[in-house]
Amino acid sequence: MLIFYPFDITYKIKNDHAIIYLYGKTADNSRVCVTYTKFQPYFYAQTDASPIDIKKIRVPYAQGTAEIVDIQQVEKNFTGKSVRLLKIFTKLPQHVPIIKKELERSRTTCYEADILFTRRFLIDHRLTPLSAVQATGSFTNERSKVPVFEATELVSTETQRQPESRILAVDIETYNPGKGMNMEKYPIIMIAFYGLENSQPFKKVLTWKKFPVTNDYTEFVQGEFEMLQRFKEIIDEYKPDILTGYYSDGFDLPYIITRARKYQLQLDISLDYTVLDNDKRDIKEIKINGIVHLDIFQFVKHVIGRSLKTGSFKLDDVAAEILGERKHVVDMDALASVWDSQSDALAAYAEYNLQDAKITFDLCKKLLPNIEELAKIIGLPLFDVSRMSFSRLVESYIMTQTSVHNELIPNKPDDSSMANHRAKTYVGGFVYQPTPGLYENVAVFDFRSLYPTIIISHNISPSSLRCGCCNDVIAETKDWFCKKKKGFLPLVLEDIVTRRARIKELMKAGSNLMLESRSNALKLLANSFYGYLGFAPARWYSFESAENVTALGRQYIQQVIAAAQSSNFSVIYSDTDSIFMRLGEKSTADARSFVEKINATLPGVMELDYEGFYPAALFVSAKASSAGAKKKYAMLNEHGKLKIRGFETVRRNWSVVAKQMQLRVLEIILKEKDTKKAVAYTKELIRSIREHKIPVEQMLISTQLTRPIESYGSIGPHVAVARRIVQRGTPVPPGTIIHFVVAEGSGVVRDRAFAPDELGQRKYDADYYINNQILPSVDRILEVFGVDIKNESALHQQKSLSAFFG
DNA sequence: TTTTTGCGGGG
DNA sequence: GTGTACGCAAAAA
Repeated sequence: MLIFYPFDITYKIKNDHAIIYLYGKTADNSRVCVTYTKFQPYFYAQTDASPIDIKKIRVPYAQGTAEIVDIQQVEKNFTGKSVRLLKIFTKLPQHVPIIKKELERSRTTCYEADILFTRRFLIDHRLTPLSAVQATGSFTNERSKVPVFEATELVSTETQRQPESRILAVDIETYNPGKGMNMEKYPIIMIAFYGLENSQPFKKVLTWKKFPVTNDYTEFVQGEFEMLQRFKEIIDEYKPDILTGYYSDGFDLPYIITRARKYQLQLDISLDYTVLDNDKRDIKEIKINGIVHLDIFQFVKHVIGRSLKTGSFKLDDVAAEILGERKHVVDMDALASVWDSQSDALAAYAEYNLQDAKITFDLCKKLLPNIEELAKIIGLPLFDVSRMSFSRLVESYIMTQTSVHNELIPNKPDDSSMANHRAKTYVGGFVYQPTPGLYENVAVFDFRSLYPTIIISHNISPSSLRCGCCNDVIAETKDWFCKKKKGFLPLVLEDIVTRRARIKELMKAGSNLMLESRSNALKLLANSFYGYLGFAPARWYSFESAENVTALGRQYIQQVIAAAQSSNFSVIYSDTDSIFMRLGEKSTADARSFVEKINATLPGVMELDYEGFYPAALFVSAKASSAGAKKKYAMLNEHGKLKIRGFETVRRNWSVVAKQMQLRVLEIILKEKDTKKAVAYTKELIRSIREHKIPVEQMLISTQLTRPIESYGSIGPHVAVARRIVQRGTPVPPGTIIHFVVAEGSGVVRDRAFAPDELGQRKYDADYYINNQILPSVDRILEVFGVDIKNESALHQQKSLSAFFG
């Protein structure tokens, strides 16, 4: 008997039979491989044909003949109804699509024929990666880098202490003269590793030219071939559970594989000696049997990217935000020539290489708890969850729950259904447009998890839609959902919410990283549910469900608005799930009791939260309209902090002086409620700019080049500056941020834009900055108070601020 | 204007 | 591996 924690799974065909291979660790931290031979591939068919006739089907194909080994009759739930199906077992996994295609030639619909064999195994045996599994059986002498245990029985068991994973990060530097990459032509010149060995950092940089170093981690080898051999050895010796890289699916590992093939070097780092091979598809995923290859870039892009402030997923930007640590700065364009001249400067590149491996390691370590908890909840290996988008994570979770509820998994929509799904649109959240103005004593309410709670409380799902037993019609859509029998999807979502509530309770008693990560993973799944229903390629796509979720959302928010108004609160603004209202004569206690009153009327788990009280709030008008702008406001909370949404204060392509000024004007208005002071401040700043008293650093405007410099048709100021930088011999690749100042003179702006070091004795163009940076950043704010800052003569006509408080 | 292509990440 | 991203911006039609 053996208890182990699986983290990787694959299967192999031996003697015309599929064998499952589970790789994992035992509680005492040793690596093990557990095999299982008794799992048979299958799918479902809905057909009038007799099982006896079907069982005779034989389909020859390139590698043999596809055969059916057994057929069972089963019943499953499908969109609220019970359906009779044949469960068809085939000899090998690859026979499933072949037999399925044959059956579909004769009025037969097949289901679950595209569920991968290893996933099917995990779902059916209720085995969860990283959770303890008890195996009965014995060790064999199969050739492998870790002991192989052949199991006759596998049962998931009470989780003990999950062993910690050994992580090794890898990063390569390549010889790359000119532009573009060429893996076939140019060699790898350095490979860096970063790990942890007995709580000490494990550092190593391999390279094949000698240069003086002051560190002990650089190892010099004969040439690229020897370096690749050492790469293999180091991985075999370090014995990582997780091999991590940044874009290693698309760059580092394909590069290493391509170079190894050139030397006919067998890259057999897999625990079963399988030689690594390039993925030939568009979507590269490099799998190493027995070692989890985690490409951190994939997880960042698919899962946490949306919650990051940085729009760029470059290693430098992501590490800066998540770790507060950056890449080293070296001139990458010069690497090839430095390498050719064997310069001492190569030492700096070795340090750069190691730093990349280090921050990749740190990112992996930091994000691993989140990936592990997702893997445990969804029941898929780390390799898979780390590469999945939100919708696929939700879908995989729902798929694991089908076996609990005896539900049949719907097929993926075909191309034409998907096109139909995409073509249909429905109305989104309700927005109550604000009237521009400064408001005092504002209370903000919001619905806690509005869409998930609507789905649960109203039983929104395809199987409960327009049932035969109920008739509680949703006013706007004339649809209804069953009140008696809970649908499969709302049950699954309710379970997620309940599990998260339990974890929140545990966290009150004592929080830890695992509970936090688990709570985050469940929150992510719950919040993705509504989006999944309206996602065109979703198996459980349901236009009516998605449409009715937003319809009910609008209905509830409008009910709250109406109730607030009849209780003499005046509503200022509302967007989808939040309501902003002026207290007027009422107190915050009145606001809280209003929330209680509303909650007494809400069904199921729906709940309105009292989000907070704000002594002052400013709403400005939208461009070219007197109506208030959506999602653009500034508020002052009770602790004197500003909450700013939608203003330009954070945008890069505004000068520091304009951003600071906008922030200061908002502060004066919200904290001191003194429009005259704000106007005076603005005029004073304009005067300082006119007199060139503001340092030029504050005048820098930063714009990112999004394309190669040659490809720009219209030459903006940043392009003009970039062109001159190129002329001086420094390449300016796409993504470079160009800083420039607009100087005095005649002609178009682009002829007067200069990089800071080109500026010399030139002065910045005060009028340009006043008209294009200062005034646009404050005129919409001051306009609220009747101040036309663009027309100075109008400054005398300003109303007193008190006129704006009711 | 609509449709098609190509990029991101990596050196 | 019982499979074939995705969402957007720029270029082309």
